[in-house]
Amino acid sequence: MTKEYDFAKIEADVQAYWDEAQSFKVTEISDKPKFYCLSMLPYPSGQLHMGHVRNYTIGDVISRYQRMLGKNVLQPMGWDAFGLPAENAAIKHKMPPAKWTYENIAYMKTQLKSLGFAYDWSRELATCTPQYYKWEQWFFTKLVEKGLAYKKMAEVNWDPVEQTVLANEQVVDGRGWRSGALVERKRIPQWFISITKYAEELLKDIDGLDGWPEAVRTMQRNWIGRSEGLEFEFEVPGYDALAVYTTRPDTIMGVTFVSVAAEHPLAKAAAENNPEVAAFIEECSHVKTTEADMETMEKKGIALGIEAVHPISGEKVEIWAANFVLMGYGTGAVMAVPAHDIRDWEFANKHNIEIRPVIAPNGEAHDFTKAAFTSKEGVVVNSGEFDGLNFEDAFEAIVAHMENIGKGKRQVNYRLRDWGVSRQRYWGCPIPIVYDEDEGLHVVPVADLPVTLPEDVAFSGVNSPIKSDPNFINVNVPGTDAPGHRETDTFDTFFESSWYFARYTCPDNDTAMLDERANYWLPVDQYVGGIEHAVLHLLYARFFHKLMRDEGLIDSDEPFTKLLTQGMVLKDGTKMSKSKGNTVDPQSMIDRYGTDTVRLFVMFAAPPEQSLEWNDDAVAGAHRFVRRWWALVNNNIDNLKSNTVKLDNSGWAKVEDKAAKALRNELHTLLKKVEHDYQRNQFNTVVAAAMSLLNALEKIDVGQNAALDAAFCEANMAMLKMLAPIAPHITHVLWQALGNDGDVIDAPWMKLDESALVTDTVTLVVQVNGKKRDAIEVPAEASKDEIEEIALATEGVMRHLDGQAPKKVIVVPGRLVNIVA
RNA sequence: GCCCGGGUGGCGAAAUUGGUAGACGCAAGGGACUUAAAAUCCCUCGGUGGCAACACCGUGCCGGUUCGAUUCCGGCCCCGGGCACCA
Repeated sequence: MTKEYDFAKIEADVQAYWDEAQSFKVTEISDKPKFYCLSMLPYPSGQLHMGHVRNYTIGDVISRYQRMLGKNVLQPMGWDAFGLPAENAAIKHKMPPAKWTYENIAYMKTQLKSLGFAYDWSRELATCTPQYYKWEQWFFTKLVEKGLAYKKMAEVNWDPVEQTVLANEQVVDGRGWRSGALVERKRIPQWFISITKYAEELLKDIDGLDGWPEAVRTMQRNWIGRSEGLEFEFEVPGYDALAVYTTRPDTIMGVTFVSVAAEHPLAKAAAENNPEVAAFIEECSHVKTTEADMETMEKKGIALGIEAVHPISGEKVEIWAANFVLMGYGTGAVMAVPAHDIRDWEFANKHNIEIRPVIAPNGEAHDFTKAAFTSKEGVVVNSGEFDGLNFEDAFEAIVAHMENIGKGKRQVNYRLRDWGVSRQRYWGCPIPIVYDEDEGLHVVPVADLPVTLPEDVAFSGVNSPIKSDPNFINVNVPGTDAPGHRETDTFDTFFESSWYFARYTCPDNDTAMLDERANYWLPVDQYVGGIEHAVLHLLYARFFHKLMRDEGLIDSDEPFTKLLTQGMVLKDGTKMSKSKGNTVDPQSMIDRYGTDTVRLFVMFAAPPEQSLEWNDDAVAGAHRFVRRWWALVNNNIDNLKSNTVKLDNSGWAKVEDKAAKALRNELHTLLKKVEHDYQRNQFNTVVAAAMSLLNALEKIDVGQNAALDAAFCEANMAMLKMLAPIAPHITHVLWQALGNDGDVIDAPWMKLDESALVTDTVTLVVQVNGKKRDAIEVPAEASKDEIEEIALATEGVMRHLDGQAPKKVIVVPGRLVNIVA
């Protein structure tokens, strides 16, 4: 051990040691309980940013802590390597996306290694390799065979100048990113996965995810968007019956018109002999579809000149086409009840349609000329046999009635749409489908997988190279000599990230997607990543997990038992980002202060889920702490190494030395706190506790008495253990320097000595009417009466009681005395 | 509009979930060492009044429950995030 704290050498040496000893390689053969800790894999963009550093440090701290608790810990790392940025970079740097991607992976891997993360690198995977995506392709063919993947027409962004499809990210202000041309909506056939068939289970199982942040669970519930209602039909003389969906069947007798989406078949039918309707439909098709525009869009509509027959009253009501009705939700048509729906009310007012109240408010009377009454707190009126019912009863009665007369049925709807997975981009996993000459589709059999994406391509950024590559496209229809052609679309990159957590358990298997090792490790015990993945990635991964379960590949129902969403890294109050120019390069910080200091600061500055304000001065402060710690051990190295009084927790009971007892009391009080904080992932206060302990240890007069030296030694060892997960390099070196056996990564977590928490005397706060007036030191075993007596005699109490007898005295043992005057 | 989070010193934050508000750190001020600087170490540090002992105020605002409220309840005000013509 050197006098000087040479972090660069220490960290390089320790990392080399871990590499050599394969310290973090794990197998499934173990008598310890397993713990699978996973951080969201990075996109290989070129270099790590502070967000990565924070994310991966949190995961690493949890992993190392769990290992010290005696778990068989798997912590893998890999690369989410397909995606659009590689295509952009390829154009800019004039190199194939594959080359750019692999170079980035190589560099970023050295960065991750320099941060000392305890990864099992033998399980590293990159999603752009055929070894990985082969199984994704195979799994897709299974979904096709089960009818869970299907093809249908869907809209894409079309650049009319470049004659190419654009990803959403390539559309800037409604224009193509390169051409600047106004983007058109175009319908082409695309692949979808039936996530809606799993909507109910995905929703229900959220209830069981009690290791997840409430915010994420709520977002997923909202995204799935379940609603219960009635689907029923209006007869439309001269046309097919018109199906509508409503969540308010109790208001059915208040229907005074029906509205349909502009794309609805009935609107199109009406347009054939009504030029005004045709013009309206045309107008709607040009309206911008961004959410911001939708919000402010004026509610417009036109009467179709067609009437519908109310299924209960038989009354005729007009059918309107309206721009606020969505073809994609429910049936694309709604019953309109202006009295009890805000949009319908506005629309009715504008077009002079009757507003017919059928719910009477429970409270004060409602003025229907001013607004709709949308609350469910009321009773049904003007509705014949249903009058007098409350919401629930009316809902049930009317649904039952409609089912009895055969005109409707109870219906559950979801906001969730099936997952469109086709991308017309190059840098992605090829969809393993071959079309015959009649465009009949055939899945590629497993023997012919993977369908390999050519990597050595000339890439201009306009069209995907494989779309014009005869070597890729031309192939026989599987199992025949008949000519066919390949699907040239690739998968959405969310496809790869939806199952990587499972593949880490058996990345070397080249005969199956997963094997029995998956059931050993899954589900992931702790998942760590950004809140921005709260819905899409985390929902798709949950969905995929259930699909894999139903394919018999794994047993569990959910992939991630606990989820930690780390906060953003801020600088000057806003998110660190290249565009704002306020980034701090992790590498420069590591070079200047060392990895341990960077990790320590990142853990100390804020709790993991909160945003973290970067502060260069505070990093220097963390570094000061590390240096002081190094100096303390260094200055007392001989005493610490030669300390012969090795007492376990039970042996300490006999020690009488006051200073030793005081130090142990402080140490074990801190240990209790540290343990609690590690368990709830509050690492900032773990570091704070370690800083307090260092402050205390620096005041100890070492070498004066054996008992105190032993306590000092105990505290130093405890300090190494409590910070080993956070600052793994310095603790590794100091652990060895103090003559301990083995590595600190495998040192068992320290045992709390409850007896050290007990003191002979306790300090109690003395309050008068809840305000602190004095403090007393009493024997720990003092009775309430004794405490009361001592408290009443204190100067502070006498002064405030002013000779009066107290009305009441509350004694909280070990805490305080409150005297009510 | 609806749904989640949050509002505590000059700043990042603590408070073992109803019991001493501000631990730990940063910044700032003062001092020691030094020819000097850096580094290091020591002291002060929520506000107001006071030489001081001490007193009053103080966890977004207003009210309530309680011996006691940053913590629980009711009503507001801000900030961050998510969703949103979803019938």
